[in-house]
Amino acid sequence: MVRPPCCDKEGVKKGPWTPEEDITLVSYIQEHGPGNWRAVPSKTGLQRCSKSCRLRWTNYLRPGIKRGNFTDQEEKLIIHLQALLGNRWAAIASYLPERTDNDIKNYWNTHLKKKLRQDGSLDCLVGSTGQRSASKGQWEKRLQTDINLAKQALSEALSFDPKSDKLVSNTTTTTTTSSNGENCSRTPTSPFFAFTTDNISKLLEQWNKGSNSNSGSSSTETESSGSGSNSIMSPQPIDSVGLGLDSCGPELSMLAEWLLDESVDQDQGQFCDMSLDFGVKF
DNA sequence: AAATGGCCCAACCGCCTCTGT
DNA sequence: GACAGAGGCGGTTGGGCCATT
Repeated sequence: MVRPPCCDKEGVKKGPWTPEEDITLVSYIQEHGPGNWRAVPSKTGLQRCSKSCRLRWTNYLRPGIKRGNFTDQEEKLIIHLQALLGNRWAAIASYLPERTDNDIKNYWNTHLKKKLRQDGSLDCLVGSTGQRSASKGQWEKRLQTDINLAKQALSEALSFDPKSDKLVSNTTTTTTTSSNGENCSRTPTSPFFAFTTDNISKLLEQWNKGSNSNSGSSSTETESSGSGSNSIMSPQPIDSVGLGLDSCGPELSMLAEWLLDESVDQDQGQFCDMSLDFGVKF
């Protein structure tokens, strides 16, 4: 039953991705859509294993990823969901479409764990395998329904439209404005790869800053200003995938709203009741 | 200004689940 | 139903960055 690691082959590169690799991967996915990761290394010529490609896409290059500080609301949501779901980061991430499971996991491990431990509430939140709440059935149903909705929306948002030869996001109904005005502007018509372009432009800039003391590299600016990525991707403001599940605006999912209605401070006891050891299957 | 320690995050590893044959 | 391969997930780690001494 012991299978050799998929990245065992010789010639498979490891370590940080270069901007060139990013561009190659993004270009391929823009053309073929995400999926069939097995074929990606051979089709693109990338010296990476399929897993590495998928991870790079989902955790970094995927459009709509918000980086930087977590808002209070996001933080609360994560704390609530962690109490409900345990360390199911992917499930938690489905409520924060702009955040990756890896980001949430990192944020939990580096910030929230510490914070909650200081508050003295971590033991309650994490350690409990205790009693189940009487209302378990009720919230579990809501949770299940909402997770399904979130997943459906996400898969629709990432669906590939062969006619337009583009990845399609259903942003048409999304006009969310941020409650705090931070990183939450919505541009429903912005291209799907805008964020990626922005990312890569920044990457290129940084990379060249670090390495171009010898090269005259005016090409850097040309590329980062969009002519290189041009028709595929244009340097537009960051947009989310438009799920209507905005983590920092008013359009939270039903469950998110429901969760955030509760005060974290108030409901530690409830957390204990609700936390963990439910066999919620998705 | 240099050394050191701690923090953060991208990426890897290995196991589990899902899907096709 | 059994098996194999691919994808997905969570835990962990290594290296770079930053603050402190």
